Amino acid sequence: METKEISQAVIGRLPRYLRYLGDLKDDGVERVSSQELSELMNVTASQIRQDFNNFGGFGQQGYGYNVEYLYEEISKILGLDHRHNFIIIGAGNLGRALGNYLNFERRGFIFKGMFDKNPKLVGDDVRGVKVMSIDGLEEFLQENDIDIAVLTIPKTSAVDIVNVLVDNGIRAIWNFAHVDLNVPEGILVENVHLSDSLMKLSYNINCKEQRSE
Amino acid sequence: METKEISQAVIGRLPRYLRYLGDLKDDGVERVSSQELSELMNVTASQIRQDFNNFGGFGQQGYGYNVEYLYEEISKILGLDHRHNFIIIGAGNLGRALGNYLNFERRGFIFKGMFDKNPKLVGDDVRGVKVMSIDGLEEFLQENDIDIAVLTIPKTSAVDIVNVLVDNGIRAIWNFAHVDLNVPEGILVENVHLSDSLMKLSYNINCKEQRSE
DNA sequence: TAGATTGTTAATCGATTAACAATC
DNA sequence: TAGATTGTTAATCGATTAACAATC
Repeated sequence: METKEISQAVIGRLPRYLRYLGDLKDDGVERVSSQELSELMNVTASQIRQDFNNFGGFGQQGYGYNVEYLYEEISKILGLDHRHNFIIIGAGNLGRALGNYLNFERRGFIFKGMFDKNPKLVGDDVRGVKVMSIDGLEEFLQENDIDIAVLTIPKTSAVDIVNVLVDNGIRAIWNFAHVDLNVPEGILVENVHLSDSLMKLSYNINCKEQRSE
Repeated sequence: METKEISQAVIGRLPRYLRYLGDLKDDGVERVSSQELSELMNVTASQIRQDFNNFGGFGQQGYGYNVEYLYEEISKILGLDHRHNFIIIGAGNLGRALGNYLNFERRGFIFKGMFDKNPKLVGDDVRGVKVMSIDGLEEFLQENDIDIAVLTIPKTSAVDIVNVLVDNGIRAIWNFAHVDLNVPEGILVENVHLSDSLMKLSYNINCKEQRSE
């Protein structure tokens, strides 16, 4: 792709564009202008054009954007044309929810393994994947080509597991543990801190209540 | 609180401050300077001071910030000193994961009910809460004081349920459905789009691979 | 008092929006 | 060709960082 760095603000908006474009595609819409899309998505047309132009421009003057083509291009930018093997560490409800989420498979994210330290859970079946003991993690990583580790374990365990992951060549971690992971340069971490999100909601509830008092 | 609007960028950082302050508190640390905190958290000391000063200044020149006091103040700002009753719509793995998450309770978020349209799940027990039929949602909302509805259902159902919620006075929605909800002015929505987050990770994986090729 | 560190103003940086020439 | 709409530059806005005077 390009040499210049693209801001995470832009990247963060791409999945949403993709979602709307997918809907348009399903509705049989062939082309869309930045103006139309902006009304649909409640953002400025200017922002849409700027965002797309980070990647070299997908439109045509006087015509707009071809929905199908734009959808494919954004998919490629997001790496959804590649396969990414992932494992889930932590076979609790959250881990199971993610393992069962079929849409990930559609996007090229392949569920390859699940681990837990609780022996009672070992052997359980989650969408065709057997839960393995955490003791086998190291060996599994060495024998399989895993891109992403999903952490759905408590924060104390997370800190230890990260070392095992990093030592065995994991390059990306999708982290649901409520802690900032300490990883070496070059390892990617995407955090999903659910309670942070809930607190933000709580702030806004409170703040609205106080305003109306 | 203050009259001037505080930017969501600042609000978004508060839960992380709270987390670090909680850790410091647990470690028995009494005071912290913006400099120390900045090194711990990997942000600038300037940003920390600016952020806190949005709320009027919690520190003391020459001393720094009292950890305990700062922790309490940020808790209050985030509304964590209030109780918030919530219900979960959707008794799948994700809904169960959230229902079982005890930390929410510690923060004042009280799990009051769970609903599903699948009759097979009705009656299931999730941390002392019985799953109810979605048909009873309206009545339940009228008879109980619910602040937050958590949506862990597919996007098609989500769109319908939102109308029921809004008509029965729900003020805030924590939305895990992969769709932008259409709500009237004044209803708060906090989205957690998990696949968006995964796609962001995917982008960064890809982009790193291409750079190293 | 001297030293430390905040609160706050000013400077910088980056992201968003507006405007319009290029061009389909 | 005329109309539409992009690509792109310039202007604006907001957020982050730097600097320093105020003050504990």
